[in-house]
Amino acid sequence: MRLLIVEDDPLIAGSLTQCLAPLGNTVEVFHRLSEARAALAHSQFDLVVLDLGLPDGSGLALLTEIRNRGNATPVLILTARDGVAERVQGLDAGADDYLTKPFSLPELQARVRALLRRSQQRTDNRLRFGPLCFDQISGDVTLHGERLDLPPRELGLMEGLLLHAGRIAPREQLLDRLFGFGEVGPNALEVYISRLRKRLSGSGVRIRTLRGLGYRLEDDSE
Amino acid sequence: MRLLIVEDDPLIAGSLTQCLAPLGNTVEVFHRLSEARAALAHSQFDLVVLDLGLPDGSGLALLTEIRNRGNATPVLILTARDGVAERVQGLDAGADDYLTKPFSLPELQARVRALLRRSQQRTDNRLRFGPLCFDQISGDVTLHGERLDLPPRELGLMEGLLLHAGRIAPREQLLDRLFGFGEVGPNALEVYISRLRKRLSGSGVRIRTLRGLGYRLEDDSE
DNA sequence: GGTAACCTGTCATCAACCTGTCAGACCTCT
DNA sequence: AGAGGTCTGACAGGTTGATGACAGGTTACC
Repeated sequence: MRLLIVEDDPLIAGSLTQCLAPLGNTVEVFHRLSEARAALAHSQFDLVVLDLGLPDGSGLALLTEIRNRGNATPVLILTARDGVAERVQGLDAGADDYLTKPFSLPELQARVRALLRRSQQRTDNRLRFGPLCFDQISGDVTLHGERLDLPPRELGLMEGLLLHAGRIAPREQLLDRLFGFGEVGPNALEVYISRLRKRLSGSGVRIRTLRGLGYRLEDDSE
Repeated sequence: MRLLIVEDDPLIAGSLTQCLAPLGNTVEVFHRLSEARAALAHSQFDLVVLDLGLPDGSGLALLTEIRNRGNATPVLILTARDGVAERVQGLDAGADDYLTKPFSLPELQARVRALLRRSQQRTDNRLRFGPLCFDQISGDVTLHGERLDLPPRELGLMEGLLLHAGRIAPREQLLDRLFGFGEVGPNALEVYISRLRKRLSGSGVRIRTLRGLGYRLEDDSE
């Protein structure tokens, strides 16, 4: 397995490496967010151990970024502060597990093993974007943890958008997905976009129109 | 629960059915490998009881087949010969448990229950949702501690809903569970949903319709 | 063996919801 | 300002689901 550790304290980084390498893993350590970002953009890891408090920003931002790109690599968060809010925030952002410092190395090992095992068995069936989560097996869509009961067409559209989360979902592709070769009026897609927007309003996520191209899921702030 | 029994001896098949059906299970019996193969390809079961010595081949072949397809349905093997080699071979092929003939019916029941429980990652034999509780051993359903005497079909439906408590119980799956391959009118399921709703009215639990998808148990407040 | 109670599945009718169209308002780029 | 593209509320039709009533069958208990 190939592990990425993002941790600025050299002492902690060292013991993490010594603790995780013996399990047959290849471990790469980065001390800054920017380095880790570059690494994650260029290559594939089986697991990321991510410290939240880094010199050049919060690990949460990086986590959100990679999840919005559709990257489902398991992420274990390390945080110095113990607090429910912090942990909820991390898990909501797409972390798979967390550990507060100080932690015992055997416990870290156990959690890493569990995450690797889990991620290998079930290729993550969930599509996420910000507070949105779509379970491709059950067909459930949740927004901030609350279920959205979407009728079939809206569900199909939501999936189409999430498959391109953070990138453009081309108009043609969405039309194909929703209506196949069925003859349908020229603005049926817009109607369903409108319906989804209504459901998402005030949620922190919105659907941006890219004129002539398609649609894109975005953070409300962008 | 929906069980598949593959057993060529009609006598044994009969007692298996009588022993496993009473708890609200739907039991389908096939006497030949080819029939069972077709059934497994076409639909979903919660457990398979598989005799190894069948007229048109060994059950081991079927077991290997379905495991190679990634089907993880629990399988309990029945074998007339008692031998370590046989049993190892079966377990290696992906069986979850085995029993050598002759066997006691209560033991079979217990093993079946254990397998079903394990496959659903539960630790006891009860399914719960809010004030609802279903005891899979006795077949009792209680609501706020009071016993509900449900007729078999309603019991089967209740179990089907409870197995997915809080999540969608897909329509197709409920139909399979209740009626198996039996021909039944197109709205029989709705009739039983309606009957259960009547019993649950005012209890704090309700059955929600997910149009085109299935049904879901919910708190009344949702 | 007979009877009553009950379970089961079908049907007809009614209600709820999803779907796609349209029209007019709105936006954005030229 | 104009044109093409987009948005959205309203609406009608169709599909799916809900429910009460009923008939046939089964079970249990005299």
